[in-house]
Amino acid sequence: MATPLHITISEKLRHQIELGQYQAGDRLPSEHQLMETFSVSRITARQAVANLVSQGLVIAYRGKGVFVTPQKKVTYSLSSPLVFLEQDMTRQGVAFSFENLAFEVVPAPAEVAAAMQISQPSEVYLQKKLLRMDGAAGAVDISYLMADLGQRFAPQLKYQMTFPTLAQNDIPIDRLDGLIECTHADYDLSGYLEVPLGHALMVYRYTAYSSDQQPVLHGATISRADRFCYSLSTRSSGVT
Amino acid sequence: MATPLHITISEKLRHQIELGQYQAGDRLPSEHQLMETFSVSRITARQAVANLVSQGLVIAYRGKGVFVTPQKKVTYSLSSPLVFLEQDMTRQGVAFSFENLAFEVVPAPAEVAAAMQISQPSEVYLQKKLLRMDGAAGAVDISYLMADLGQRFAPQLKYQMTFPTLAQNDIPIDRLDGLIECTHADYDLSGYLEVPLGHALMVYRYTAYSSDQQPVLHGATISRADRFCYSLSTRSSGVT
DNA sequence: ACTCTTAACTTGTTATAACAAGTGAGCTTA
DNA sequence: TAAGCTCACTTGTTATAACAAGTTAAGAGT
Repeated sequence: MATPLHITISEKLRHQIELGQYQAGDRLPSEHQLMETFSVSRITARQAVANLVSQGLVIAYRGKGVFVTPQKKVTYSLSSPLVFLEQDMTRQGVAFSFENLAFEVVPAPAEVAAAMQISQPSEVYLQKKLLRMDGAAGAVDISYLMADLGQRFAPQLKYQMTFPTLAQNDIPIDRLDGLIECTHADYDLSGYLEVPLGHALMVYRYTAYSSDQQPVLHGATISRADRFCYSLSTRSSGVT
Repeated sequence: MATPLHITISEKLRHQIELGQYQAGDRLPSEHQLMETFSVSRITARQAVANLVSQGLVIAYRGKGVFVTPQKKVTYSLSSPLVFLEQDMTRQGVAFSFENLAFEVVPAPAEVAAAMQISQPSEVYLQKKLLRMDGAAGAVDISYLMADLGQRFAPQLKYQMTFPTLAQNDIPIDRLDGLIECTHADYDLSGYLEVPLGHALMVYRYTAYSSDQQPVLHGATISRADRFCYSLSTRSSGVT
């Protein structure tokens, strides 16, 4: 099995929580019970629970157990085919924020490489974010980011994008806070894909320039939301 | 020892990083080296590194090692004795965001209980946040929050506070996104303390009311920033 | 009835051990 | 010289074990 056991277990638990099998305030099975249920060691069971804790789905109390945190459903309508999730939600009175769950370098999955039109095998950044709406864990966003991997470290910076295809006036916005820094980036919505289970997949390519007009990034980003707790409008929609 | 070993080790490493002993891009000692240096098992060494990873200070690459992420110094001036950090920074063109690192229930430390004027022993919420400025990990904020602990679970919501002591017009702002929900909260700056090493400690008390005018929280919050990467102005200053 | 103690159960910490998987330097081989 | 392989080193995963520390309920004692 390529995927670690603790991932498999935490995903099963996460699924059960989403199905309502465990509701807010309910106690999850104890580590000992998980050990027997999945026939794993306590370390693996602990790691599975830790995954859920880091995602804000549960809180662990020593001596008592692990309990499901309250989730919140947010109804939200999109203002444009492009998803300015944070701006739109804020404008509609929903407090939007996100937390970085993981940022790593991984080999590009086939579908990602195809969407990005890059040669396989190649490496991409993988960023997982926990989206919060009104403070409640709303969705886990998974973004693949193609970038120059010559420099080894994640540039924890910012960038501004403009959207020439959208309007007569380019719309500069701050996006993907904490990922890439540059003063300008050409934006091109190269594709939009639907994936199973109502998940949305958005692809866009861009070129980013540094402050001295040097192109520093020829890249593409593909985003997909895993756990939708907000409803999408009738127009075309992506995420993040 | 009350504090776990892995905390002690990760704090030492964090200190060394802040001193510049390990700079951006540098490789941290390997797990094996940490084992020998601190005479601990690999689990403890791993846990110490994991703490730093979750704080965004380092990134681990399998087969290569653990590397320090680039940090960013931000110069920032406060607009008022109260610290509307997010608003002020945003206004000055600094992208401000934070990530929740931990949210737990702990017994109130003596200084916290004293500042909050609550009877000891008592429990308080402890929230640790990673503050990001322009996406770079800027500071770790530690907040103690006194609240009604009858309900066991962290209410991951939002609230609005007004500041009657500040101006003729109450200033409603969204603060502590993701912590408490209510429509109104009386605010009272009950004290301001300086702590060693240039760290700021701010205490305030408030009463929060739910939408049906029921008081749901009689509490106090004490905040302290651990890692200052931004400079404070000459006026009195707190954080978060 | 009430208080205290105990026992069972929970998560947190730590140790030892082994294997898997990815990286990179150095050596071997063609 | 250049390609390929091997080996040492790295982090990731998993198992077994033990103790610490906090919670809760049952039971003993007053």
